[in-house]
Amino acid sequence: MAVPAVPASGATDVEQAMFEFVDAYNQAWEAAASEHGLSTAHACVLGRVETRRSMGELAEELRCDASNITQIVARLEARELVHREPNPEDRRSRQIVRTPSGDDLYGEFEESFEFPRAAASNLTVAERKQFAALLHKALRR
Amino acid sequence: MAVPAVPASGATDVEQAMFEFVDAYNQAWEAAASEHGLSTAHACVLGRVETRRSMGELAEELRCDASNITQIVARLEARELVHREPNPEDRRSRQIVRTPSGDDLYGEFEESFEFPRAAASNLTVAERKQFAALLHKALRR
DNA sequence: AGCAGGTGCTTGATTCGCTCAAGGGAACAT
DNA sequence: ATGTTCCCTTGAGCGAATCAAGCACCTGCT
Repeated sequence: MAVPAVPASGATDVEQAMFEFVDAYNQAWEAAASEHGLSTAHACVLGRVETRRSMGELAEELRCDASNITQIVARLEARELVHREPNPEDRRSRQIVRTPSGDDLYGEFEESFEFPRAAASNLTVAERKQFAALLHKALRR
Repeated sequence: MAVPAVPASGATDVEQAMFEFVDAYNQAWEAAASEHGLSTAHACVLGRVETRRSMGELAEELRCDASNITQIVARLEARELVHREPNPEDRRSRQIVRTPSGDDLYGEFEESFEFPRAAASNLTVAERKQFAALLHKALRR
């Protein structure tokens, strides 16, 4: 159910454009993940463990329950994409790292997720700068 | 697991900015839905049935299996947010419509989904026009 | 040292979202 | 009317998510 929200009846042009852009981004991201046999959850986790991370850190960054991470990491580990190491400083904690084959798979995934590169390449250098500035400014609260 | 992709190591500024914007949009959308007791799937469907739609149309628009829609509509119907009517022109088909209380709930949801309005209001009128144009241009393929 | 309480993770139960396979009933084409 | 196609539903099964409970370990206090 990739489609977030149909734009409100009274939506302005910009709002409509934001929606379309976000939807396209989401769709492209999901498609790239599934092309590599990754669920969105797996791709999220795999992306974060490029540098060593604990379960708790993952749970916090991905805004979900720790037990959810346990489950996902277990599946990634079963596929040998990820490795769970003891933390010598705190024996309750586990450090998650990508295995070489996890690195490879994630690399391929990133490469096939062309959307951001393609979007940027549709713009001139000056426009890219502008676009980045506007994206940031729109976020400011 | 709202967080789509951590930006690639070699990501440029624009790409990073796109990611942040999309992430914020997604997060805001999910939060607004959950504030109103809606899952993302329910919010998607509820949003589309402002105008009468068949199950098949919903499945196509939301890019998922028809049986998934059956299930979701059943839950929405149990909450009386939606109503399933026979289609006089084709008795195999069902027409889905929001009930008045479905209209109310969706209205409140849309109101609480401030993100696009807030984003627009961070920009001047000229910037909004520019932003919309860039969003579109970035999507062109 | 010893205990109380907090932390980090796992397990189990449960729900929802999603897909696939199978099937029923209705439309349609010949 | 008969066979095919179409729309939807049902059932089975898995992944994702949450919550409640529990275990192992750390920390702070006395």
